[in-house]
Amino acid sequence: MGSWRRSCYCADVSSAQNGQTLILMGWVQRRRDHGGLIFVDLRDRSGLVQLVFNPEASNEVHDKAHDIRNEFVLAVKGIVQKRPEGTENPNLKTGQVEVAVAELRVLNDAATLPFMIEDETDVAEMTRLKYRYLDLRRAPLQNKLILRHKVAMATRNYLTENGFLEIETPVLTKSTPEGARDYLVPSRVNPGQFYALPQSPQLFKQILMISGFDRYFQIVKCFRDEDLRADRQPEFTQIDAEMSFVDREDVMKMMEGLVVRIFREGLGLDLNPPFPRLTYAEAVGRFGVDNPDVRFGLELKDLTEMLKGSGFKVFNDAAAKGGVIKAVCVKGGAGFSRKDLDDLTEIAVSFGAKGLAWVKITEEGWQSPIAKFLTDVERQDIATILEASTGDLLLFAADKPSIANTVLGRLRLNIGNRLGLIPKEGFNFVWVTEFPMLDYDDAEKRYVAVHHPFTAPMDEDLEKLDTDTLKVRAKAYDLVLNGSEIGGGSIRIHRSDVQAKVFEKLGIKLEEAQERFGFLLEALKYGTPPHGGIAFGLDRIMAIMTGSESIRDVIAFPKTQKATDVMSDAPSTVDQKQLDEIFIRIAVPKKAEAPAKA
RNA sequence: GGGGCCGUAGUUAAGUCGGUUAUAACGCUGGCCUGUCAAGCCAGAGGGCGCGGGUUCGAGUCCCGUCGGCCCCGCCA
Repeated sequence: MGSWRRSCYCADVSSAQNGQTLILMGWVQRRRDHGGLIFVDLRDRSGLVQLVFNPEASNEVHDKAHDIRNEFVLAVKGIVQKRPEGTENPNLKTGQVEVAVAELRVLNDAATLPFMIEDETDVAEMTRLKYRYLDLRRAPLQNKLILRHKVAMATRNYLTENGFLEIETPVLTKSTPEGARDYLVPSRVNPGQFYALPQSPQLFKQILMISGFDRYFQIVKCFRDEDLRADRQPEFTQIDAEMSFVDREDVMKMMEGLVVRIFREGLGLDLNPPFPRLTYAEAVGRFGVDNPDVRFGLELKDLTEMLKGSGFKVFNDAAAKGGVIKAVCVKGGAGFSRKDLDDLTEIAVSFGAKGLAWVKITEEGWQSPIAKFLTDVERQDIATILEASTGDLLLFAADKPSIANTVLGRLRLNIGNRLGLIPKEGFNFVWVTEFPMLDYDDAEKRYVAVHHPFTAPMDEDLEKLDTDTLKVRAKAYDLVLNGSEIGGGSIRIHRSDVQAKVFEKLGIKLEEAQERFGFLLEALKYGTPPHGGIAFGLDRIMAIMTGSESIRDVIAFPKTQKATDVMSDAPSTVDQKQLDEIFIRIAVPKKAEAPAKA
């Protein structure tokens, strides 16, 4: 490009510069060769501007333009001119003008691309990921990453203005037994020992509170070696924050302010806090899940009291075993086909139900495999509670509460989608509070922390820790956006005796607690302020803000479902020498052995 | 660990009940063309059907296995 320096971005060219000579640089979006005139759309991250090569102006430049191909990198010097009347392009920001090229420098050529750089694409995601640098040339992806930057800046600005300090925490940390599977990193200097990549900076941010930093935040990578989903990557980014001398209300209020700021600076939208709240019990009771999508109805109703003595054995047995009988009413759902009902049954079974009882209320009465087990009075009562009328479909789940709620909660979402009940536009926030502190893991036969082991119990529930363990509620809160959990946090335990007690309830022996979390227990002794915080999943927030199906679309270099990077081909085998240095011997069973890469 | 969907030119897809030389569009190459912007018109090149095995006179089509992608259950404090 020699001494040339560009005057502005492509999309910044406007009629205000009419007659001026500009230098532009960018990629060739498309060449339209009329034999005489040649048009080239020049693209950079700002957008497009049309270049014109006219043989009457310069034969030499026009000849050079003939060899231009898609994605060549060009530098041009030319004069901004208004397009001739009738040739303006209203679809382009720069559509009123064009640049008549006087000098052309081809900075680089480009091989024929595996796919076109276009806003709309139906190229397989695998191909797009392999050539991620090309996929990232597409405006939709560029815009998503630009918005992500704006959100990060809004976060830094807001939290900084509110006295938070951005402090880095280690990436090579200590493995802890609770929670997700750790990514491990061998220590060459300490043979046979391993670091773990952080699942979150949880312990470090608490330690920073103990150190007196008072308010901390970080936009930070976290790592969890678990199976992937559309909204889960093995490495993901959290907006992580912690505050001292606060209770739940203080944290939630501060973070509502953050979310408001993010949406204002990111999308120009004004949210109106405070966001509505549901307790965990309400959320699960009415919506079946702890991340309720409250944008539509179809709420769950409890029929246990009413039907526990009914003539239907499935209902009776469930109730007798301490389970619940719940139902939803699908307005107008009586038109569902046999196949629809089979689909719904399949979903119910996949979430642990033994089957799905349904009733169609038709002009001819109750059409249902279970109708014959219910009396007229019972039918009347069910219809009243479910506010059901002719043309509706009723779906029942009778099981232990966790299964009945999950099944109906998932059916609710499926049906909401199926019937188009969920508004496509808009951002609906809800806090979910008062989570149970502990859950019982049947497989491991022990209590596990619902949030994490450092979450404080609610003061009034503290004494129930031994007597009514599962009833103890935590000072925890999740923020749910359009039915996705986008953040969660809690007030932490700040007393070492309470922390030790919780470890005990979790079945972590004193020695193990000392071994794994000893530094925290020790630190808690030396004057720990009451503190609490939250972490937001930045990727999930960005996916919802940009209307993306998967968080892969808001991550520059995401991984596939098998946790590989198809562009760089990570992970891969390493030299024996590298293994020797860290004292690692490979013992992969034959079947799981990595196949030779082609 | 399990369930579902999908692998055919560079890309996106079609390919019937197994049957000649595997189609199309876009892209690509060449030519024509001075107001296009998904430019247009004409001509052309390009794959042996993810991979391996099997059945068959014959397999892109059937069977078995395997690899990969996506969605989901489990898992993810």
